[in-house]
Amino acid sequence: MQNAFVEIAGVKRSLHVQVAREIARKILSGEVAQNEIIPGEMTLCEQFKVSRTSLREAIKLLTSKGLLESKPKVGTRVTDRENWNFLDSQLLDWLIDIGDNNAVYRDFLSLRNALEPEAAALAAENASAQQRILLSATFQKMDDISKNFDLESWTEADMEFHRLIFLSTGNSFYLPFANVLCTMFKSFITHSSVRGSTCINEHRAIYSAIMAGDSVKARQANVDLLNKSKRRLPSSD
Amino acid sequence: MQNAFVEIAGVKRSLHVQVAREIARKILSGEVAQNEIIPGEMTLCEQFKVSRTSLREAIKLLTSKGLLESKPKVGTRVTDRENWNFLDSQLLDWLIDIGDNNAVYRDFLSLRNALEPEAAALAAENASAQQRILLSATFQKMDDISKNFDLESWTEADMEFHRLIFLSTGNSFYLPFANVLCTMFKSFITHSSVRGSTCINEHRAIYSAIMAGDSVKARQANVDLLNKSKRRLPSSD
DNA sequence: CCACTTTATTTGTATTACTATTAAATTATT
DNA sequence: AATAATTTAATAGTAATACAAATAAAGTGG
Repeated sequence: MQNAFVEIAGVKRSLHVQVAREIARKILSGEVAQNEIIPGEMTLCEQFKVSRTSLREAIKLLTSKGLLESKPKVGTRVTDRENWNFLDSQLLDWLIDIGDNNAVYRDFLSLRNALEPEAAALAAENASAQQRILLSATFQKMDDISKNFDLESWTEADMEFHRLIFLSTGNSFYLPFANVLCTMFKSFITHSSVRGSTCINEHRAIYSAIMAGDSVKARQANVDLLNKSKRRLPSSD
Repeated sequence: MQNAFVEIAGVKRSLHVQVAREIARKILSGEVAQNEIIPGEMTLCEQFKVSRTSLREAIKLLTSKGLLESKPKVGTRVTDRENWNFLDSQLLDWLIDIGDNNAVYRDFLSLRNALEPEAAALAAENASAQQRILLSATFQKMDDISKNFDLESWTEADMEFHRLIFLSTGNSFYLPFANVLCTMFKSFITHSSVRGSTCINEHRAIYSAIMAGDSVKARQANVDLLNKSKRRLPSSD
């Protein structure tokens, strides 16, 4: 009964996250400009009808993603776009919610082009026994699905496959991409803007090369995959 | 007078950041294991001698970097390493402070190998007029310094050069690397673990190719640079 | 006109109280 | 006795308020 208006304010999820999302949207969409000083804490508290505690937690969240910067007396300012952490999954979620996803997808594909071949090569050299087992299981699943196609389960397995490659590089700096990748793939699913083609043979080539510990071949196989899928995606939306 | 003990507690910078750093150190160093539940808020408040507000802000900060995860009744748990955002500058700072930087530097170089050639190629195609001017000025500075060498100013200019390339890609996902790069370079400076070689000709090749809008040549030039510097770094520390 | 001091504003920290969530223990029911 | 529903207790989440610290801007004195 008493939580009726909570649902009105948005999805019932924790308050400061709701507030953070709302502010993030305005920043990411450009509704509030870079370097602009946003209203003071008290003002925002009234505007969002939340306590200062919650508001501050929201601002702290955005600060840690590089969107805001607070200084006493001067206020809280929107930082330059250069400082925004576009590889943060939550931030990506917010960004995707806004709309102009074509640019996002294109940029992301470009990043995949740079990273995945190298990641595949590293995985071929460094994947642990445990990781090889997981990768095997996942590829097996892909192979099965490709014979009896279903878009959702395919995307799921596809995502897991590439995620595991990033996790198997043995390089900490590649780990964040695993999460970003998941976010993007989930977005692909909900916006269903992918064509239904599996590229199972290209995936098999990557898989085999990694298993064989052949980094050169793994890199090349991943390049081939991306080249093929490049012709598939861009016309989406 | 009254801020005497504040300085004892650490550098005087804001409280919740100090607390966050302390907790982060324990997590990153492995002193507290992954998936382990850290003590409850009240316990930590007493331990760090800070209010619950500050402690919560610290925890929120770490949560947003993927290090922690809180759930009611169960407590706050250290997440799997896969979720740690190694591309966050602050997190990197903490990581570097701990010690085993050889692995960090090696991994970072590997990432540069994957990203920079592609970034240079993109910059050749997409750099704005403004960005080309900045790049020109920076390269000019590098050229000057190379003739009258000084390690610190050269590292500074070198960093700015590569940073500008990332910023000029026109791809949002490359932006975070600009910051990570800065953090790493600053760490190089303070730990002075770089040899004093400028590679000015390799840099000139990159610069010229970008200015000429020749993405293929820019990519190759950056590969050449990395190949050369690869033989320089690894024996550091 | 400059250097210094005061003041006012805004974020930062602290304290306390209450709410919501949920894992686990308890009880009731089949 | 086993299972399902209920209660309980522990923990994070939210709120409200007060005070501290920092600092930009206004004011003051030399």
